[in-house]
Amino acid sequence: MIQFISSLLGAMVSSKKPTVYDVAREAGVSIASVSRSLRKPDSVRPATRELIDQAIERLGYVPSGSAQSLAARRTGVIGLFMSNLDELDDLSDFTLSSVDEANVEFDPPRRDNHHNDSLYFDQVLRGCELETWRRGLSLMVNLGLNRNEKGLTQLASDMAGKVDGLIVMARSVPDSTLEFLRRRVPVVMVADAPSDNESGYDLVRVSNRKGMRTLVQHLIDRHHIDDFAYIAGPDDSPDNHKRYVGFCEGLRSRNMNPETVPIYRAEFSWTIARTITQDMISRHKIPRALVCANDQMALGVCRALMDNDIRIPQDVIVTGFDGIKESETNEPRITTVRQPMRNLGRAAVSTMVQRLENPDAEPFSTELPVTLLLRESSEGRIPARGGD
Amino acid sequence: MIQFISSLLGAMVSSKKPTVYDVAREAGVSIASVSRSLRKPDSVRPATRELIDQAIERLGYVPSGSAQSLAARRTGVIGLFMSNLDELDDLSDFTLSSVDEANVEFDPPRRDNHHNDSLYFDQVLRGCELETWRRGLSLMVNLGLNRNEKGLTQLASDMAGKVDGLIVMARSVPDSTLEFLRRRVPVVMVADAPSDNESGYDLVRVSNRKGMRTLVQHLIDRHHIDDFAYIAGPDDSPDNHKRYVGFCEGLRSRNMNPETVPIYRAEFSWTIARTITQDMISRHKIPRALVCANDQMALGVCRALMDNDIRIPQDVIVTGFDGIKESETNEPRITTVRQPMRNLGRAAVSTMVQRLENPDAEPFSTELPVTLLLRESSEGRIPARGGD
DNA sequence: ATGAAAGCGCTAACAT
DNA sequence: ATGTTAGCGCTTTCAT
Repeated sequence: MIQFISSLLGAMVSSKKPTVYDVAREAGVSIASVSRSLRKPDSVRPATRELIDQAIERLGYVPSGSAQSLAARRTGVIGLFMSNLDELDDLSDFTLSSVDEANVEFDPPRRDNHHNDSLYFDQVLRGCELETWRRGLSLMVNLGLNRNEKGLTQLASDMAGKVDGLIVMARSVPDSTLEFLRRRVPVVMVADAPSDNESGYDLVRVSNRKGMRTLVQHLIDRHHIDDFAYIAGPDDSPDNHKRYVGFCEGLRSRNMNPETVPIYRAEFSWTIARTITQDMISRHKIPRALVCANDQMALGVCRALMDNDIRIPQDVIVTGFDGIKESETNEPRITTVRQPMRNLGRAAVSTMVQRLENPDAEPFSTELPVTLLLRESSEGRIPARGGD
Repeated sequence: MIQFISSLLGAMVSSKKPTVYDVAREAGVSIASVSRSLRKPDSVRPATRELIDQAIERLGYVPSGSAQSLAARRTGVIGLFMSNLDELDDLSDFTLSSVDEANVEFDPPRRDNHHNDSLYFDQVLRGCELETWRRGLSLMVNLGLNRNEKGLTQLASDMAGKVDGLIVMARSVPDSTLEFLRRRVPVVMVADAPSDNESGYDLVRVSNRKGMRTLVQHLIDRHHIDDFAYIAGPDDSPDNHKRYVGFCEGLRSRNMNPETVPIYRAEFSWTIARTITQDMISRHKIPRALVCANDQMALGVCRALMDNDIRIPQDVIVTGFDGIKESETNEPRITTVRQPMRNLGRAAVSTMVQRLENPDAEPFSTELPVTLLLRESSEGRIPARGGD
């Protein structure tokens, strides 16, 4: 009892963290037994284990991750790297401060606030976290807030030293950096690999192409549309490109000629899409269906149409792509193709785990199915369901 | 040259990762010089550094984080722990699969989909990431998807072994676990500490109280409101409580008696708030201003009012709290108190860094100012500004 | 079932 | 300025 108290005090007073040695001494066993008791409890006699557990409890022992990783040659940590585009602000030095009153300000309406891929990242992150947790691993994130390439590379290799594998969001890191990282840890790409196809990277993505194809086929088969226009995103976006390919496939599969469909470029931008649509209206060039390469643009299109009292979908059908929140809160709600972003994350981690277990396997490549969500912007009124 | 090629091949063929020893040999120096060259480049002669850098480049050397951490007794990693409430679903085993077509489904409107604190978490996370990056640290996240206490504790101490300090979201971990963790690593609490006040935890929070007080004062001073009702959240929420305290303070500061203001409990729920409001309307008990303890409830209130053709704010003023996205997209937009969630994260990291640098300092406690956003639900029409 | 001992890859005195 | 060496706290043979 005396011993108990003194050791307890000792542990609490000394700011030093207890180690296996301390536990071993306290329990009267060797460090090997302590280690074993933790790793494979069945390999020690129950009585011994009991002794050890008590010592651990008494000392408040927590194993050192670094030491474990070093000895076991694995960290149990997976790195997630995604660059975040809209962080160009407030990199100022942050100082802690307090004021007594709340700030007050008038908050006038804005209309240019239509960029939001943070939700995309957020969902992928959550998926990674979920799967990582299910498998007893940890997740280290890096939103890649850095700008210059040199810094990014530094950052990335820093991380590479701390994890068993790196999950990298497409185009958040220069290809050269990827090639470098890859020499040290397995890399799983999300959404896209360098040079678009197999450079031997493990890859998890979503079928942009099939999604758009299915959408177009639906429009033709159910709504007998034969008068399309396509609102495209930026030329350098692989997603944009694949969606367009899917669009063409859909048309061709129904014996229609993609060449005859006008394409407008709106750079994934709400504002541009709106302007373009306004322009179409002025010039009486409005088609029966406006297929947009993403939701933001579809929302901009809707705005322009509604401002001109053009009815959706009675006069014009509008469709988007991605399934962002706003596509659901908009009036009317936008028919769109939902990407399983959460599952993208889960799949990425799963892939990484497989890779880790099987370092020499052929490159893994997974394509997750998307879901076409039929909503009012194409179908008209849909009866509600669900609580309320 | 021959040597160059052979060593390059050697490095690429052997799947083993190069270590300091390899670099030292390759560069013809000692491991100490390698280490120095990396840590404090000025402490080695430029020529030597050059030699080493080349060797590193050739070998594709990346330092082992585990070894560094073990030797240096610090990991350079900060842990972020926040439990995520709405993850009760899809914990199923995730299997990689592919299908050829996109799924298609009708997506009927829902109205019960008004919970969303994930944005809250998301912003705090981003703040942490930002600050953590600025300081050259890494961030390990744990969304605490686990449910049972035992598992949570296990999870948490796992993490504790891998980080220099732990940032914990209020109430995402049982108090007992906190006390345990604390014995091993510094803990910074976000939003609230156990037993509400100083148990000696470092603390970063937001001034709920002042925010609500300022809001009420504004309503009285500018809109001459003397007929309030208060829609409260759950009794066990510290935030809810503090907001109510602020509400009372605001009234008293203008010589009004909080006792005379009816309180309705709506559990932070959109649906309940709406029902309650509907009820008020039926019974002709509608006050001049409805102050809600959060935005969700304010949105529910708005719905009920509008369904009954009651004008906002001409007939009834409605206010929320938090500044969630929906408060801005709603029609009318909701006057609310915005919490600086992003800065909460930054402040948490800053606090942690200070703590790490100064282990024996008194507990740090920071209260971040909030901002009262005046919008249409209280002010009526506000001229727009900004692009479009 | 348990213990002894040899690393794991690095940092940080301490020498030189 | 550079090299030598002793750990850091654990895992993992290899004995016993």
